Amino acid sequence: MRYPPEETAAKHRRLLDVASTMIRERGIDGVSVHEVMKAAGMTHGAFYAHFDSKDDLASAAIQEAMAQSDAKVTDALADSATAKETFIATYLSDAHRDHCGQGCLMAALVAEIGRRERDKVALSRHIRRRIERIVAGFRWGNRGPKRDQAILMTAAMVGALILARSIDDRELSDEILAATKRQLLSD
Amino acid sequence: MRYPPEETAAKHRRLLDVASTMIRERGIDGVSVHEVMKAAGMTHGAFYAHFDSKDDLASAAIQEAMAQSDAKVTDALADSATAKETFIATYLSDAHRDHCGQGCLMAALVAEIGRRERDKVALSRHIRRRIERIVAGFRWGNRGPKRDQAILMTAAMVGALILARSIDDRELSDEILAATKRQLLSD
DNA sequence: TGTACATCAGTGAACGCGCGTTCACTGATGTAC
DNA sequence: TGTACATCAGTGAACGCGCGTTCACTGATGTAC
Repeated sequence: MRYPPEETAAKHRRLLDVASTMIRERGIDGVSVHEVMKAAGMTHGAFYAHFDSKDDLASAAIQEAMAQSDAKVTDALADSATAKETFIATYLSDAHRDHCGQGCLMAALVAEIGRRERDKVALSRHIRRRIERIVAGFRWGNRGPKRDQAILMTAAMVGALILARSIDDRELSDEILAATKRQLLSD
Repeated sequence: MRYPPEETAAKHRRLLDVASTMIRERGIDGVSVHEVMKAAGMTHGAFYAHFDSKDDLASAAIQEAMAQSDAKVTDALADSATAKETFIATYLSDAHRDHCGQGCLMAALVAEIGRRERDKVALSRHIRRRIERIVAGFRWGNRGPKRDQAILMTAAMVGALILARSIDDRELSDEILAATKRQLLSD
């Protein structure tokens, strides 16, 4: 059956959105085409009217998640006075730990993307750009080069979030987030 | 055909060793039973004489990798004078980035283990123990509580290594390792 | 404006492949007597 | 010490399931005249 173009476009966007969430939650291999279509309220056969392959969907969903992350950085940089504090606190919040489907792409999928030749380049660009924007947009102390500080901050945030997420011990998980926050903000 | 017990035990150890390497390199889902057996020089049918299931092998291989990591921490703590410096430099070295099959379990598999109910508890214990040993074994500056410093250091090391590994840009990858090293050592 | 036809997103059955797992079989090792 | 039998790691064919993908079909929308 044929559908109005807006409806088709809306379904396409919905698929991307659902996929980028599910993939961040369970990994690319952990999500089947069937599940994505079901979550979007369609049957699996229609999938190939929207994407060439599952691999295609994965790449598109990754792009989507990168764009979301970029937008969050833009928001954070807008209010330059409290920018860094808010950015760090939001990133290392309980909410971000507990809802990785909506969260940072790097924290959710670095390892898996690192094994995908197809998306490695885009990920590198994403990370480089993110570091550059953070260096330029935040205020830094005098503990070494700004860029070094920005890299440490990024590495620590990603590492702390990943560790906090994979731990089955609420207390330690909370402590990792809190301690990293305290250290990164103590300049 | 029946084999001498030592031979069987040696093959079992070899399977564990091969699996723990391959799994760290490609993820649990990224390695098939057939591939593990082939890499160990056997055919896939013999697998079930050694392990109950692929899941069992994965858990055993994870335990194995944790034991290796623990041993490395023990080595690092032995020479208390230069302990922290050497530990950080080794962890954030080119060699560790380029050979994740022999390297840190957390950096290679946190995300995937975090989704395995079966191994989450062991991973939590591993991380807690690691932090405690680092707090007690290394010298710390006066930038906040020792434990906070140890957690930041762990998060930054894991995060930096994971980022450096998944980046398709040697220069940026090197810089992430180097900058994190500089920052962690500048007390 | 009305009619005839092409288009194409969506459905659900079906296909093929890879993977985890099972199984009948082999034959050297270990054990019972 | 020698013989007969049980054991069990290993082989490779086979099974079953899930997954990515294809396909014949549907029917409302868009287009040509």
